[in-house]
Amino acid sequence: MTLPSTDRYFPHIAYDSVVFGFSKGKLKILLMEYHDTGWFALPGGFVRKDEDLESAVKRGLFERTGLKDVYLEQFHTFGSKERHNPKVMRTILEANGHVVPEGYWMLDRFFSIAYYALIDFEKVVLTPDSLSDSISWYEVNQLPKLILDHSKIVQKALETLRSNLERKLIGGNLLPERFTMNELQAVYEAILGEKLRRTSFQRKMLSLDILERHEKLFTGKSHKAPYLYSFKS
Amino acid sequence: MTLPSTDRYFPHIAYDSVVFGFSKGKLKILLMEYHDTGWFALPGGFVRKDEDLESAVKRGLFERTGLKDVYLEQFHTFGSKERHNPKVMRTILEANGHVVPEGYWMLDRFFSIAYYALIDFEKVVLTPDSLSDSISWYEVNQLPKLILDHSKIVQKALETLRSNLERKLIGGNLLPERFTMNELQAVYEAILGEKLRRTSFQRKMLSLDILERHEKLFTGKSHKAPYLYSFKS
DNA sequence: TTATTATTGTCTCAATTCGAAACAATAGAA
DNA sequence: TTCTATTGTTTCGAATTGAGACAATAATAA
Repeated sequence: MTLPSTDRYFPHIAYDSVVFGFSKGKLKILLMEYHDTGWFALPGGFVRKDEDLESAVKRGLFERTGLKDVYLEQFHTFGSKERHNPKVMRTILEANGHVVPEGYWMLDRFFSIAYYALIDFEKVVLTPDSLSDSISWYEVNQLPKLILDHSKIVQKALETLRSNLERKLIGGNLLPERFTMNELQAVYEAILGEKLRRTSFQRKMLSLDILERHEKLFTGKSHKAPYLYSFKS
Repeated sequence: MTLPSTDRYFPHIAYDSVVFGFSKGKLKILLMEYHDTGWFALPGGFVRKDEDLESAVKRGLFERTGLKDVYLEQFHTFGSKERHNPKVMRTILEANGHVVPEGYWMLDRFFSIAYYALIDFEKVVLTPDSLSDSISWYEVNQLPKLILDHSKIVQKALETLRSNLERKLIGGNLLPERFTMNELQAVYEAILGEKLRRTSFQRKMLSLDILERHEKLFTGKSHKAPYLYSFKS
């Protein structure tokens, strides 16, 4: 493996993705762990000189998760001086056996355009990139220490997701095609970080006229079976 | 005047500002008209290698308007391939008497980080940059044709401003320190593009407990004088 | 001085929404 | 058949909002 050269990618420009998933009642995001450093980071990458910014982000997302057609939203671009720390990138590259020349472009200061994605947890097939041991899920409120300003990026992603939740009805993107009202409520509660009233939530969702009701789901439990719903298309 | 060299600025990275002002009941933004081209564009600029992104935007805003401490919000980064059109920048530079070498950095593809600003119309002192004949106010719903994707940038700024208006109570930034309830309502109406109910608006604003009531404003008109208000600090 | 006019600030009443709880339905277990 | 746990629906009062009426008042006209 040789280091990528600057001919192919824009210098100073990167993206980071905060990929949200939902499982076992918890909101989670994807983190990568770099080889031999114990360091965690958001999945991200660079933009090729012949592609759109958004295409680059989608390409990276596909490489890590195997998913296309993902709910994706740009939420902020991080461009402060303090986020520049060439030692971090140098250490990561050297831990991978690279010889990093002085002035190598990946050590430069970067402006990172951050996106968040909402995906169906069950559908992903995770693949680490060449610099990482692993990519896996972490609960948003139990994250390990992250490199650079990545914790700040996650924080801002969460804030944006919360404030967009009501306005854009995006909660369903974290669930499979069909789901129960309880599961939908659990998604909302995990994102907002607070319990919601069951009856009010149900009434609200139904009155919005965005759900389609399907057959009941019989779980074998000894109580009334809930309906399955999907979002109207 | 010589062309700026790339040593000082980041290549491929620019910012654009949508500066909103309010006057005579209309919502307006600042546009610059380039020398000898008849072309209009948003005020923008480049980021110096030794400054924060936000500092660069504030510096540019100060140079054009004479204002510091402005309400400023980043809302989107534009990074599609289609926005790259080197002929436009070449023409602008050449119309200013520059000799533009092949491969000059300002002709490259740029990622533009867009901000909107809310300012007190009465406070600005406008100063065009060296490439422009003028910088002046244009009604948002009567804009001339803009270069590149600047119309799209304005559109997105307006959408963001609208959706932030209620959540962040930012309307007051377009008014002087003290204002009447009617003026505040006019700001809201101009931004939202719709008439609001006078009594509901007043009740809502007062119930939010964010306004301080001051002395009355006697305009000489033969009717009850309105109170002046300011935002609580 | 007194009526008039235009606009502002407040109040009223009905419609709607929302929180909180009760009630009814029901799938499986006892 | 009864019981338990959970779901879907309804009810009731509180809070919010839309629409309008009403009262207050600064300057002008009579």
